[in-house]
This record gives sequence, structure tokens and C-alpha cells, in this order.
Amino acid sequence: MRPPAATVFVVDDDESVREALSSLMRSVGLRVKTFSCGAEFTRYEREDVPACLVLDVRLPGVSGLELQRQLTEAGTDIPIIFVTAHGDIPMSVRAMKAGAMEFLSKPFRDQDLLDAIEKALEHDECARIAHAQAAGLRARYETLTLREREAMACVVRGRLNKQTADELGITEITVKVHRRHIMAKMQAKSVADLVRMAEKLG
Amino acid sequence: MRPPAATVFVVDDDESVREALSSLMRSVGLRVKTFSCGAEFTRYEREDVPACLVLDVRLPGVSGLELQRQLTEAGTDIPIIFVTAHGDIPMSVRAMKAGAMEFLSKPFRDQDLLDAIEKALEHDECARIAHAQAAGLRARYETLTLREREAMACVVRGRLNKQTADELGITEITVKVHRRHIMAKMQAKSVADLVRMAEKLG
DNA sequence: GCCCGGCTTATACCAATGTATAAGTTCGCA
DNA sequence: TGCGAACTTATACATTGGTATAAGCCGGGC
Repeated sequence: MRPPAATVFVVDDDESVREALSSLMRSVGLRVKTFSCGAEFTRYEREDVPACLVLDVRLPGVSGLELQRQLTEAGTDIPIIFVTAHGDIPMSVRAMKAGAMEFLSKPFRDQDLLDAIEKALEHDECARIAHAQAAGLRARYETLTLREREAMACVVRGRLNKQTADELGITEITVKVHRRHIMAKMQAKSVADLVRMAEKLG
Repeated sequence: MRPPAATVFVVDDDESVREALSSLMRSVGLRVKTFSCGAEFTRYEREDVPACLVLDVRLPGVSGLELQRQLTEAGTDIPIIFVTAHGDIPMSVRAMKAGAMEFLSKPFRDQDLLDAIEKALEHDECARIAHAQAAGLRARYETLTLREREAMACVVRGRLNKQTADELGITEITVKVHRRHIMAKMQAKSVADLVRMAEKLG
């Protein structure tokens, strides 16, 4: 089950290739958006939907591998499928090490690309769900005041209230107040919950 | 700092290659053990020290990629560096997707191999440390009785003792006894500790 | 038959945590 | 100057958790 608005981005400097790939993908019901160079893709403001990137290695201006590096750098973890006519082993190894999902040499079978896209979109969907949960968690954490964060750190380290009070130089009563605020703001139903949240926050 | 007994395993059917690689590695102080086919390596009983595997893709009998699959299957997660004279892109991509650390085409520069080995050994050392910790944790968990495990599951889910008692159909007093045993056997100094342990146990 | 480990319960007490309510201080910003 | 947020403390009480000590039940193995 593909999510409704899943989109495939294609970056290739050869217009005929772009059209061929677009046609192939549209034939199986995928939404496609094409770009002729890396900069054009970088500028484009993407919707927040599952997506993947079909990327030629050899491009005018920024190379495919360099674009991959830039995206990683920027924290844009869109799954990348490389396609290239002039690839070699070191290039493919570098791309895979940098986290590419697939590396296909032209000519490749249509089905190989479609399979890779299917897998990449599923992967991205999972990653988005995980990312959204992490973002929600972080957002809740951001609502904590400085002191509450310090108290939370003590709690998840298993400190007793009196020990926490000592560390923070306050009374146990104040620690209890902080604790209540922490549990409420983080929407944690138990200390166990809070510990798991803290683990995910890193 | 390389650990003292780190060992590099080489599987290649060409004796001259084995000797050349051995010589290269020994020249930088690495311990080496060579094999002429996959089965020979599989049979060999390795010491429990940091290691990596330099593996030719084309081998008599079991291929390098197949050996990689077998090792993964068996839970042997030794880092693998592929070397091959007759490689192609799909082969390298498959190897990397299956978790290979590196894929080098012959001829390659000696330093490239040595760099890859260095990285693989470091990786294996980290993995071994993590694995040892996980094993210790699991060993402690194994000492828990059935009932204690059930109680632990409740505790890490944030249940109150009375709720746990309800779920297990016992009194709160008994739950407290179980809890004490759990904390002692797991060597957890706090509930927070225990939750983290449970997370690692999966 | 007896011992042991696992499982259970009990009493009594102390420590820790949570809740409710109220209020003081400090500091920046309107 | 006054308001609000953050931080602080307090009292009083209820609930929960932890410790110490003791002991009953049951099933498997020596």
C-alpha cells in the first residue's frame, strides 16, 4: 500500500532520460518531479510526504555524490537511488557507504528501478513516522524549563528526590514540584516512560 | 591503538595472493591467517579476539558473497572487506547492501586495504565490547525465574505494585519480594537502570 | 522421606513519592 | 510600575515502595 502522495524526484541532466523515467514511474501510478541539476533540486521546496530521489551520478555542476553529501550534511535523509551510465566500483561503493539505497548501472531493467523505488518509499515512510515521533518528543522536551530539564536528568539517572535536591541545591519539596511538571509536560505516565523518552532524546 | 591479538583472516584461492597479502599485513604488525576456500574458513575455530575478513569474491566452491550470507545467517558478524579482480557494480552493491565494510577492485593500493583493515578492526572491537555487555546483561536476565521475568515486565511498563499483583494474580507483598530479587539479580541500582536494561534486552 | 528452589504470604516499620493548597522571590518585559 | 513566568518553599496527608524477619506450600531430585 503506497501512501497517496508519495513522490519520486529525478535529477538527471538528460531530458530524454528524465522523460523516459517519468513515463515509467507514472505508468505505475507514481507522482514524479524532475530536475536537470542538483542546485535545482536543492532549491525546490518539497512537500512533507514520503519521497525518494533517483539521482544520476554525473551531473553538470554539483555531482550526484556531492549532492548526496550535501543532503546528508543538511540532515535531509531522503533515500537515494543512484543511476549512472558511466559508473565504476569505487563510485558505487562510495555511494553505498554514504547511505544510498541502490546503485543501478544503465541500462538497467525497469523493474529493478521500480523495485528499488518501492523499497525506498517504504523506507522513507517508516523513517518519517519515526522522525515525527521523535520531533513530538523533542517538542515536549523543549517546553521544559532549564531547571526542569536538570531535574529530569537526575530522575532518569535513578536519583532519589533528596539526592536530586542536593545536586541542584534546592529542597526536596521543590524537586517534587519540578517532577510533577516534567511528567505532565512530557506526557509520561510513569518514570519508566520518562526513562524511555530520555533514551530516545539521546 | 590496535588490540594485541587482533587478527586478519584472508580467504583467497590464489596462493601468491595469499602470500602477498600476508606479507603486506605482517609488515605493519598484523596477525594473519589465510584460507584457500570458504569451507576452510567456516571450519576454523576462531579465537575470541578482534578480527576482520579479507575475502575474494570469486572462490572455488562457496563464493565470497555466499560465504558472507552464510556468516550473517549464522550470526557471525565479522567485518568483511571484499577484494576481487573480476568485480562489477551489481556485485559490489550487493556486497555493500549485505553489510560489507569495503569492496576493493584489484589492483588496489596497499594503503587502501590497510586503511580498510584498520577501520574494520576498530569496528569489530567496538562491536565485541557492545556484544559482551549485551551478553552479560542477558546472562543476568537468564538467572531470573519465570515469575520474576513477568514481574520485571510489569515494572518496566510502569505498573504500580498493586497493578502488577493484580495482573499476576498475587498479593502486593509477593510482588515486592520479586522486585527485590529482580533488582539484585540484574544488578540494577534503580528502576531507571532496569528500564534501560529491558530496552537493551529488546 | 527429606531437602531445596521457586513461589507465596504475612507483620511491622520506615523511606520515598505524590497530591492539594498556598504563597514568597526574582527577573524581564510591557 | 505592574504582570507573568520561573523558581522556590511550606504544611499536611495519602499512597506507594523498600526492608527485615518469618514462614507455609509444592514439586522435583537425592
